[in-house]
Amino acid sequence: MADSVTIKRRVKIIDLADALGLTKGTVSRALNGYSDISETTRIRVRKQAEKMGYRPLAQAQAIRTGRARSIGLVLHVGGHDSHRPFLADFLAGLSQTATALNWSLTVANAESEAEMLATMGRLVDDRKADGFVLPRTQVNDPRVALLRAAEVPFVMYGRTGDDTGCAWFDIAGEDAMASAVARLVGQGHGRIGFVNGGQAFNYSVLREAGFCAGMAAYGLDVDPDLMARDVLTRDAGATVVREMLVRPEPPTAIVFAVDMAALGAYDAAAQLGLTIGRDLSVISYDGVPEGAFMTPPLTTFAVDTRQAGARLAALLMERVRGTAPEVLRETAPATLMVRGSDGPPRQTSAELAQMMQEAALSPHPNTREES
Amino acid sequence: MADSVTIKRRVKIIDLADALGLTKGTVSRALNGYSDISETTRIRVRKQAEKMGYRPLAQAQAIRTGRARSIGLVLHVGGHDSHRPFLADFLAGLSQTATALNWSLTVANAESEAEMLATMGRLVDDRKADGFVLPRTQVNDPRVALLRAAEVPFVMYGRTGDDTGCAWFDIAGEDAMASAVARLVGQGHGRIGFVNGGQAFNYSVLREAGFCAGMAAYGLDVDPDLMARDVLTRDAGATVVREMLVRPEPPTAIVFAVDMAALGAYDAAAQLGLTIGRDLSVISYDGVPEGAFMTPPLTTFAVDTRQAGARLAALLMERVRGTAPEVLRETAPATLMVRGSDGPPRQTSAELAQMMQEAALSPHPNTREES
DNA sequence: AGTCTTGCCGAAACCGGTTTCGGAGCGGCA
DNA sequence: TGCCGCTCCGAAACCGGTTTCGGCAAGACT
Repeated sequence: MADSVTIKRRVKIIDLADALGLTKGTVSRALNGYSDISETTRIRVRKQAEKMGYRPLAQAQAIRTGRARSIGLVLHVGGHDSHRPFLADFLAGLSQTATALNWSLTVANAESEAEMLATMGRLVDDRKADGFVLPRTQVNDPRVALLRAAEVPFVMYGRTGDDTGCAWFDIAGEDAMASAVARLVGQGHGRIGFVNGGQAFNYSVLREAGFCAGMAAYGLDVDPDLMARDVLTRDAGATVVREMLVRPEPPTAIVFAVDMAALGAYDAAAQLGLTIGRDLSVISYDGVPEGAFMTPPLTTFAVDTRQAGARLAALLMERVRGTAPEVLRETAPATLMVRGSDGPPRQTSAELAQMMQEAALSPHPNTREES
Repeated sequence: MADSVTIKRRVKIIDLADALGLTKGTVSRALNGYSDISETTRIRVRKQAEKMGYRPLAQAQAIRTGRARSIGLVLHVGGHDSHRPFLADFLAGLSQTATALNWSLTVANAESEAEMLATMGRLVDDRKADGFVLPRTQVNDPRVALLRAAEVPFVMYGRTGDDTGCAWFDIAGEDAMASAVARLVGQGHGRIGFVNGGQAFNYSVLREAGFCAGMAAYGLDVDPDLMARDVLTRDAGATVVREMLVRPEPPTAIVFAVDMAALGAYDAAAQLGLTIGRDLSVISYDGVPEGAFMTPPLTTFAVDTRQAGARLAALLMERVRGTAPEVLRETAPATLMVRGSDGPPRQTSAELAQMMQEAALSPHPNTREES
């Protein structure tokens, strides 16, 4: 009773074998699905293992099998940090399903891309990772090339340019963008802008395609003047929106590929004396927590990052087990958080242009001070 | 050349032994500092190991020694999430120094406190972690009790109520709070409020003590009316600041223990028609990125989270190696980011009270709409 | 009835290290 | 010269599993 904590000794395979009157070799084969074990024995072994709470020591297995039952994740901290707020959820998802199957999650970091590849190499050399989850997939991802060449299993969070031999999980951002357009059109918008994220990342390609598809579905053509790219920060978003709004035919609505950029729309609107959700509708994507605190709160497509982590872990384990990458591909939809930043346009694009012109003559007092 | 990637076979201890004309047992003892190896041989072995790039396979060592050269981190995602923005940096710090010494970082997650303890138990049972880094130290931390009882090495990020047998790294938040007071007094403030974070966490105790010490150093007494606790969100911060400002003797400056709460001060100030940095000075603590984007930008004590992770990893490895916890205790200072949210008071507390009273009769139009 | 499969399991080698044990070689001492 | 003790290393067991190999018994086939 009192010392129940210290006494709990690990039950090892030999204990199991003794209890069953078998040899450890037989028990091992029974547990690992070898065909030279009778079904009767296999079941008997399984039950006893369950009963005695036997969990094979991953380390010991690893030295013979080469597989450590561990999923690897290498973070790139030096670079863009847009996914940081979701990291905890992502890790939780990964680790949760990994743990459930008695796998573990090993994380490392790298400053540069070259270092990342080296780090991944070391992890698999040292058998600390059987495969990798690759977040933030790029259009042309060097990690993919390396891992493919080295025949190390991996699963991408996001699709990439050349999918061959790749397993992935992704959120259907393109669908989200298309339905954002549909929603805006339904509200009566006709001039709709699009602010995209980093073009190096594959999600941008998809979201832009989705936006264009959505526009095409309603016979609207996309005006290059109302299209921006590589906008990743709040400040950059503000700048780009300001530029769009002072054009001859300003948009009454803007779709953003990235929430952080969408936050900038609030700054630009305030500066120009416009009200978000009335004068300018905004629909965005990501579901960052800050969006809910804006006035009005940001309408955005939220991503279940934890779920993504969970699925990625499951897919990677399958991949390591040998399942073909082609069947390990999934997408999940983003869910629209209907909030206050979109609605029927208070005025047409022409009226908005008129308003902007008048304001240009007598600037609105609420101008944000630049340092 | 072309196949240099695939050819790189791990050099194992037997390769080393063969090259040296020794047995693997001898080589192992030489490398691990056994006393029955001549100094000559030891050096010869070390050099050859270096030359051949020998790295022992942690897994193989673990099955005999019981130590896997892995540091464990269990995240509690269900609970408060104030440390999320820093998670990436924290992980980077941990993993970086771990990697440098050929250790690895294993992370897991838990929904509840009970599950966390169970998870840690499993990790050490399965030899996937030799010890743990404990973030978000509580005043009375159940993890400490468990790990102490189970004799599992651990290092806390933050101090705790009962330090005996504990190793820790911490930021000297108490010093930061004290010097915040000193700075404000130097600017001419006399009525200074304090908004603290979660009382369950030990940092709150320390920061409050630091604030009080700072006040005492200038002969100022702390008014319970200007003191709030358990304020962790922006909304809660706004509420609490509003309450303080409508008191008969409102503060001209407020020190915050947590940035997220300090952001609420901006909302409250806007609502009451006050200007942060002029009517109300604010100094806070954490260094969250959002602070830099406020108007005026938030003056705050920034924490080098990455450095914290790095030191914690180093301390834990020492601890696992057997070093006494008493000598594994470090603090580092937070660094003040001087920005725009503090300065000499535009008016006295009495004048401010007067202003509030007048405003109460004719509310400022800039009132934030509540949903 | 004799041989050939086939199913099923035990025995032993193996993975890459660590640790224990024993003994060879050498100098010191009586 | 003989014994003792010390230094230093080889041999072998060990850690907790997996995998190969070989053989026994029962049923299938001529």
